[in-house]
Amino acid sequence: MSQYVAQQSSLCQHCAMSGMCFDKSNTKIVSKSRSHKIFHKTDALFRAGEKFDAIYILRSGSVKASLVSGMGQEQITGFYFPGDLLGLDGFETGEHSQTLKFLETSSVCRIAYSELDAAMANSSSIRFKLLQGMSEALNLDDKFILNSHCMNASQKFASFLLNLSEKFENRGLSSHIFDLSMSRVDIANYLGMAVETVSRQLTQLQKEQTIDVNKRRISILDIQRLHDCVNGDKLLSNQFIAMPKTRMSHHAIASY
Amino acid sequence: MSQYVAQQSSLCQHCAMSGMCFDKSNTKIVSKSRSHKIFHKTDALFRAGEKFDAIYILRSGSVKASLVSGMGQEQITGFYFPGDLLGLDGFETGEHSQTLKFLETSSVCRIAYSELDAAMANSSSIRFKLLQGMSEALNLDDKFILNSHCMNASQKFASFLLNLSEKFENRGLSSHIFDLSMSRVDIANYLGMAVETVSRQLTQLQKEQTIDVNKRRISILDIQRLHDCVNGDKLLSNQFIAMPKTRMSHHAIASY
DNA sequence: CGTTCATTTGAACATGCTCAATTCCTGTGG
DNA sequence: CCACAGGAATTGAGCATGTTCAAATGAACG
Repeated sequence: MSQYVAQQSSLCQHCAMSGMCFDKSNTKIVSKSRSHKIFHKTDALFRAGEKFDAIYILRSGSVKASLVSGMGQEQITGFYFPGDLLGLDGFETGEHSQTLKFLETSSVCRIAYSELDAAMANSSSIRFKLLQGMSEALNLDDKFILNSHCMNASQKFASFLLNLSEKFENRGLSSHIFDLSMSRVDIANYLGMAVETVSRQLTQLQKEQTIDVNKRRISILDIQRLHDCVNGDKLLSNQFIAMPKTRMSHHAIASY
Repeated sequence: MSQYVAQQSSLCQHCAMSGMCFDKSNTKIVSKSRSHKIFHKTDALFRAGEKFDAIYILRSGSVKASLVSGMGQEQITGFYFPGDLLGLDGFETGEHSQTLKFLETSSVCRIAYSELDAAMANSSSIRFKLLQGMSEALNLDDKFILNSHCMNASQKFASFLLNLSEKFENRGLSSHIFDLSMSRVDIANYLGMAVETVSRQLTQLQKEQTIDVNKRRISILDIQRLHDCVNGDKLLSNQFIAMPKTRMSHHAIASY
């Protein structure tokens, strides 16, 4: 029996849907083999408008999800990492509304909708896991909207780095040294700012010795400083200072 | 039997989960009675941090959903209208992450999670409807992020009005005359701009005879004009004019 | 009525965008 | 291996949008 355990690849350890592949005791593979597939940088898992018939779990690598506006503007709505669920946008209309492009060589695990539906019929925990995954995606989006509206450029950028750091840590990777799989343009697009602004944030943080930047490799030197940035303490001591009447604006805090 | 049909209140006609209350033929109530409840303006359906044990369907009235940032900033993430699913944020952690406040006297239909789970176990169509509802919420958020990042103030505001108009139309109400149940401050917060900017957008559109504003009552006089605004044609004729190299920015178009 | 809150309006200023030019990589082919 | 081309990233300077601040007006409610 132990050889079956071995088949629970390390790639599966953070999978949201591991319950579909392993029984509760996690000692045995219970269901059909999943269909795994490798993709390369710039490949698309699917594009907006394509038929939806499966969800996917990212096993390795990274992906960006994007939308195009009526005017042809692309907007990146998220970056995804191993263990994340992909394709949840497709349930609404039966067509995907997003386009998912790989940022590096990656592998995904495909779960056909028919298979998913059958699993949901049988297992309350599978039902819950999927709802949980979708709820998480929803809450992430909402937090992102909050940040988009309440933060200025440096706050948003610091928040972005900390989010990445946390994601890597949760996946057992280094939280303070990591490579960005996305370009500066992608980051700018995602955060809703100009590329030039992203670049300036990087150089600024490097000058301050908060991070070290080498090409796409980021080393976080002072994580507390990043947290302070998020809170808007660009130049303040760590002492509490009475805030001005807090309006909704991005600039309320930055004006110090 | 016809008296049972009568119990399918007109409030239920747009309900996303109507499948839980009526069988396929829609001629007979099949399940336990739902628990309906009336709320008043400023009441909260639930607050961030409260235990999640049910989802809700708005039967009448309107609600705003909001999040609070670490710094106490409130961010409205959405407005909801009859037929909309509420409480989907709670699956992630078992606690609500949002706060839902009523904007006017409203009624909701409560579906306990246990009941929902049982219904999902039995019915593929219920499973699908719920996933569809969550997927729709997700896509809405993503489109909103796109708009937030790609549009300037007047585009965002015109888009907001058109979205409302469409929502009212889908619910059988007038698409060109309606009352805003939310304050200017709420609108500003939602759209990520200052109240003053919202006010200026309103007066601007009124001056142009695009809409008529009377307190919270909006009359859309020229809906095509609003669509044009969304597309950034603030001052242009309807002829196509070569756009400048389209960068991501809000101001790319507005600079005409 | 008078207090309070919501909304509007005006004027100045700041953040972050646009534009333009340069530097730095990467990969490709001679 | 080096030169070159094309893309990615950086840097500087001016400017526009939309915010901030201040004040006035209007509506609502006791």
